[in-house]
Amino acid sequence: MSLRIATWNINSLRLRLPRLPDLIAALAPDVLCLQETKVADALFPAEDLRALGFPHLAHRGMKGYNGVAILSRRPVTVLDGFPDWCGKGDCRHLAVRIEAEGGPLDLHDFYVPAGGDVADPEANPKFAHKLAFIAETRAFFAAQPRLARTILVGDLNIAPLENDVWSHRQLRDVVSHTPPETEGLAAWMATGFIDAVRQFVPAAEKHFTWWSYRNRDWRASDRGRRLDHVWATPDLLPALRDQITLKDARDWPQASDHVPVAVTVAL
DNA sequence: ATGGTTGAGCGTCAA
Repeated sequence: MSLRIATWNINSLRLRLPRLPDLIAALAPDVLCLQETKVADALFPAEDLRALGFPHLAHRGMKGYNGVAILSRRPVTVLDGFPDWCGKGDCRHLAVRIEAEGGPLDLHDFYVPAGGDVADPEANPKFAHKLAFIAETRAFFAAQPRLARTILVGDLNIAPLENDVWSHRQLRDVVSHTPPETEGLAAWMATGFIDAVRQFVPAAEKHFTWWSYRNRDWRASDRGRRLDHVWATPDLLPALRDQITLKDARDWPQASDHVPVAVTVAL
């Protein structure tokens, strides 16, 4: 049995709902993890999503900001017992267990704070929050017994490798690629995950999942960053089959500034 | 150094 897991910062679930058939046609995901749904749970468009072939839904949303959701073709149960990261109650994490051949698979969907514009935690509370968030997640996962059969996806808002940004030199002081962020993210990953997408795309190759809205021609300037990630526990390494980064989605009508990323796991 | 664009929801704030 193979499971295709996709992640997408949808930047408003209700506005981008008409794009989901395009995503499904292109990727045929079994599970779709969303970030920045920007919809309160009471207004979650569950019926529309069930009609698209995802009967099993989990979501954690709030009005206007943040919000994560997991859409699944297979049954899921929501996992609890996780911290309210940084004590803010701001709907940035959801975890589920998916029943699969050979045992369950645990799946985490994260939306890491963007961190604002100024890369100084003293001057910018949003950047301080971002660093605190990744320190907290890192400490939490480090304290877990060794995880297995676990996938972690999401908009982690950090481009960790030199070729995860269009210019390592020019972005060294820009939020998303500063040393405290890239080192913090690497330390979090090192608590028990490997970078699933980079198993298929060599680190020497540029690879992006996000292009700013503020470019006249995003494809021509290609000033992208790889902010969206799929991590897996090392036991799943032999089960990873492919990765798809759906760059064409950046040209969809009313595109998100992030494109979907999917990984297939043979379980 | 600055500005550029989008979304939520009607002020700006967040990204």
